[in-house]
Amino acid sequence: MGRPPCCDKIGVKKGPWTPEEDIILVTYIQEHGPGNWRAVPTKTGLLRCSKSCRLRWTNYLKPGIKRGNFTEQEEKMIVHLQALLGNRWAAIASYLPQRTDNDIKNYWNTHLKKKLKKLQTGFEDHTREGLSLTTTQQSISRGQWERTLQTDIHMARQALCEALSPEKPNWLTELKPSVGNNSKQTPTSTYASSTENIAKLLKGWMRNGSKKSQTSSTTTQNSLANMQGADSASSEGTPIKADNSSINLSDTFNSLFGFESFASSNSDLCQSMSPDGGLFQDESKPDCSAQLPLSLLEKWLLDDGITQEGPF
DNA sequence: AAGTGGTCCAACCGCCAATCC
DNA sequence: TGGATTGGCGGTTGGACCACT
Repeated sequence: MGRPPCCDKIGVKKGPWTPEEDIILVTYIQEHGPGNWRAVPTKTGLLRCSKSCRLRWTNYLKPGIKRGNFTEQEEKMIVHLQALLGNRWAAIASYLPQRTDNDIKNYWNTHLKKKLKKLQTGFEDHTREGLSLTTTQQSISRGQWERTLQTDIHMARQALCEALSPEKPNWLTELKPSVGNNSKQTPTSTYASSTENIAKLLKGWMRNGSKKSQTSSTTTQNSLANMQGADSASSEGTPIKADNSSINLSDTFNSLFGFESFASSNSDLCQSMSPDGGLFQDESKPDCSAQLPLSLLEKWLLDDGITQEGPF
């Protein structure tokens, strides 16, 4: 006999969420806070499984989520962290507080894997061409590569030591709050900020209601996708004034989540993070098939060292 | 304009660990 | 203490969208 389903499958709705459902969920969480997901479907009347509710909240409705348009910086951080941590998306996401693990995972699977594969192909071609090199040249470049690798491993270890040390650097304590405790945010920030999300939701919904929504199954995806521009504007520090909400909590939101300041701390983090070392060696199982020769990755990642000097 | 194949992403599934009782 | 329940995570999938023919 198998494990019982997490929720009663009969009468449980599946598939894309409608704006109505989103609003119900956000309203509920606004009042009660995230957590106790089991109770959410019964308390709200949503015909959704508790898991689905939690997922919808954490991946989509939770305040402060930035969607789409990964910056080059974020991209490189993901590659870096993936090399360090493997496919531990939740852990990786904790270093990119505006991104969800699902988002990062998707981005990795759709964009970065391909990108790295491309790079790898390029590398292989390059190596084939390099067959004509003299052995001296080869040994020199390999020596350089090994030195770089050693340095990287050393830096990675150092970063790990710093991270694990009781006197963590500030950026760590600032950036790490979301590891595995998504539901443990301070109630004030979470609930207050979700007002903005629902306001955005409503705004987008109203704006797009006539455009594409024909059936009751119209999803929020459309409206939210349309809000992308506004959303990104918001995350850039230009708060959206909600049409349908008398409460404007954008400022609170920004100050509470400090995304603008994250931008700078993020670059600190990048500098602190060392490249592809053997961090978490004992527990991480990096996707080796997706790994590239370090030198190539390094080139791509560390090229950024030049551009990184500027603002995030 | 219609068909087709590829891409992207939200959501689902199943497993596991933590927590509850 | 141990079984039941819940929450979290990573892998996978389905379908909408887009580009190309």
